[in-house]
Amino acid sequence: MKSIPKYDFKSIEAKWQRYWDENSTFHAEIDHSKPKFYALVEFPYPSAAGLHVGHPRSYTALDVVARKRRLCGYNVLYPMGWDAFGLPTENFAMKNHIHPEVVTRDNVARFKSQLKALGLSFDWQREVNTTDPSYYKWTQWIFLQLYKHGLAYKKEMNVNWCTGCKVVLANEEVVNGKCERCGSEVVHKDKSQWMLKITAYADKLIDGLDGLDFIDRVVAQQKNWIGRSYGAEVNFSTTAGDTLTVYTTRCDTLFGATYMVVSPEHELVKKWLESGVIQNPDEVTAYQAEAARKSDFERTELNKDKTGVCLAGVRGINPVNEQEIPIFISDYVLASYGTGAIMAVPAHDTRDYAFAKKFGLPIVEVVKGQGESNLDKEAFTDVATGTLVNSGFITGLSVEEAKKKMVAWLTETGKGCEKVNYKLRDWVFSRQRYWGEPIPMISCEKCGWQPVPEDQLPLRLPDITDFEPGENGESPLARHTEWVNTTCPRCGGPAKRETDTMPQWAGSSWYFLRYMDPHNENALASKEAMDYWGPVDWYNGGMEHTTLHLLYSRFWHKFLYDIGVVPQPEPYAKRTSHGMILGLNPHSFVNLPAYEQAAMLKEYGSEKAATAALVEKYGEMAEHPVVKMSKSLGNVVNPDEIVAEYGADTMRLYEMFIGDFEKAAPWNTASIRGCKRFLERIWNLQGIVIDGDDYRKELVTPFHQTIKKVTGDIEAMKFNTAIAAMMGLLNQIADTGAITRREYRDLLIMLNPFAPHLTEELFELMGFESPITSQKWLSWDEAKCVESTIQIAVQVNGKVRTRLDVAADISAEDAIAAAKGDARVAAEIAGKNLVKELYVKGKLVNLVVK
RNA sequence: GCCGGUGUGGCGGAAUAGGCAGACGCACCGCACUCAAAAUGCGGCGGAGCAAUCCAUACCGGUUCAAGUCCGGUCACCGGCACCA
Repeated sequence: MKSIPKYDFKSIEAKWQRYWDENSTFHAEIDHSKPKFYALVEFPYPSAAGLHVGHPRSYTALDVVARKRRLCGYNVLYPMGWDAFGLPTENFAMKNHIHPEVVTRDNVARFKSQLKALGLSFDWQREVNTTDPSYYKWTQWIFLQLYKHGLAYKKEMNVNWCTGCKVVLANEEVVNGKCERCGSEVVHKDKSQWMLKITAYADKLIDGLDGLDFIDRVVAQQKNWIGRSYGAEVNFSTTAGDTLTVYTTRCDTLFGATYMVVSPEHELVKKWLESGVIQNPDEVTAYQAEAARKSDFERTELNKDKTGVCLAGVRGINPVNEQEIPIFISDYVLASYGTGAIMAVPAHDTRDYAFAKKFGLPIVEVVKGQGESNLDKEAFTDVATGTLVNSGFITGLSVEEAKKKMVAWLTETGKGCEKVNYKLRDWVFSRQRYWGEPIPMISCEKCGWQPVPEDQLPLRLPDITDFEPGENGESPLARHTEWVNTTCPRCGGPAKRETDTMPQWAGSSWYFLRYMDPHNENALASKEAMDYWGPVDWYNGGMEHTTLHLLYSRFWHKFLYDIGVVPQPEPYAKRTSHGMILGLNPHSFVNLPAYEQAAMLKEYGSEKAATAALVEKYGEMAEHPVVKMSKSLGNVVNPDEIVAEYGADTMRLYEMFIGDFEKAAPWNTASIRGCKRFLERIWNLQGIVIDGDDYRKELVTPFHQTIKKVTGDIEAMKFNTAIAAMMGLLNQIADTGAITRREYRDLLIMLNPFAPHLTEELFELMGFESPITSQKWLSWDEAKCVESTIQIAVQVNGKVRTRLDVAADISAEDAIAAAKGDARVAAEIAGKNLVKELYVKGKLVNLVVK
């Protein structure tokens, strides 16, 4: 055995990273001679905290796929960039008096060097940054197209208002009714906001999912979020003369409607208050005021206890039986869904039931189930088994039939129609913040809102130094009158710029298009580039982006498709998702040092009591041994330290080996050592290399099997088992005490996507055709994946009694005969009645006796 | 409440399509090497039993020659939505 130098990952990794940079190894250009493969991972928000060990899980996974696909002959585009606008940067800038642009530049530099240290095969020549004016020029351009097509509009909106920061918050910035940042109460306030009409695309966004290769949970969550429901609108006339239209999915229960409810904000209520038909206006306006003051949290948290006020002096008239029924206002009916008004059927809706019980309203049964139901206790809501009763012309029908007949009747009589509704709301697109794309609109007193002419884009952020939000929740830009005051593009008169900026979701809604042609000054990307590279073949990202980023970007892309800007209707052909990397909770009992555990057991008697004490001290979190990493728990793992101590290849391998890729997994620094050992053993194989252009006889099957396994597992994202298979192969090779050059070469190619630096170095050291990046991926021969002799199990009544070595192609008869010939088996079945004998090819023989 | 998912050794996790449960790794134990330790190599490692063998994939039941896997029910945990009519 030759003596070989130590595995010096530091110099090896630096060397190859430099080589890839200098040779632009991963730069992709349009090449029609090869099939293209566009792999995409979510670009990070470059925070001040730097890279988290969670980031590389997704990046390494698609890096493995990208590297393998390149060896398979694909022209691979694997880009990276920065989603750099956003509140944290602005807050950091305010606190430390550094311009957000500078903060962003520093953070990007740090992230970039951290990513480069991991040897990810990104095409850095296509790097994009959402805060770059040459990038946000096109974000603004897309906004203008949306505006010109009637999909962007300004509207007085009920928004979240933080009473502490005195600023408007996005829904995602409100956590349990409190401001995410300062913890103050969040209330509702009317404010004029730019909106994007994503609801116009609700159907397209649902229906478009059908042809896509998205994992099921993403599809389910998107559909759920859009929340399409099929029902009917029913027009109730009122004693005040107006028509009150309601939306219902249960028009079959119309005969059971015993009252109506409208939201406190409903415009008919305003009208009736003004005209004086309401006889208890004080009570009604008091309720309205209280509802407006309530936060979302209060509204939903108290949902068990229904409140409301009956409108005295006005009654609704049920169109099927001309019965007069009372009308209430209550905040359990939302202004923003359906028509903001409902017909209440307490017998068959749990919320209506609760309300009716509280206000002593009649409960009329119109659907009867087959089993027992008790309307004294609860509403009967089962649509599958119900039959209509007490319901005039639909009595006796099933719920489904009754719905159909009722819709027909409503349509015929003009008293209603079929109607589809969505939970999805239009997208509030304004932020009263500095660090975002300025919304390119100008307000003229004479001409109204006018778009900034496209040739004036990008509309740059003015260079200011004070980023505090204004008194009235206005953007900091509003104070900069020299920027705000401008001229109307239409009449040339004095006008003012919009001072709100776009939300962070804007820049990330189209970045994958920019990667295709990142330096284009005349279009967001050239037609040629989009024709060739689009759509993204494989997009991996976190589940937390399913309903916002993923939906928003599909919306923009579908819009761009409809106006002929992009050539494909969907942006992403395939979407997968990785599980989060978690940390150990230092406050959980099982993670305490042994001596502390012992002390606690002594003090509290049992683990359960000890945990209860820990919960008392640290909060509910103490019950969970594995939690999200957080600064406050001190369990954040810094990737830089891991790379410094173990090397990038080990880090990559561990990230892929840690567990099922789609599931969350706890980081365990101790386990990394196994991956390091594996790479060191690969390195040390140098000492036992022998000549040979083939696999040795006993390794033919293991090699073919492993190549097949690794190839399939990479595509199926089963990285952990791909690595396990290679570890198993290495164990088999090591058992022989030698490795042929051919075996070594192929082992390195297989391992290259996971450990690119080490394998490149060894390829060069061994004098193979370096670099690996110019080699071909391995193929396997199905016939050689099976050994000529195999071991089968022999069962008697399903229990294994012995194992036999037989020829792989043994016939069923011969296998069974061999099994019976075995002395132990023969003894077991002697004197018994043989009922059945089975041979499962390559697996086992089962003899059933009685 | 609704939708989706998960439950397998001390731990992370394997187990095409119903066919030998626990691959691969961590931790741990023993041995070798060493003055010693680390590193490395070899062996062991679900539970009970001297053993043959029996028990074991959250729990209860079913289908089957055969169930971690399929069916019915229960429990627990995770993620999303949540007064959406």
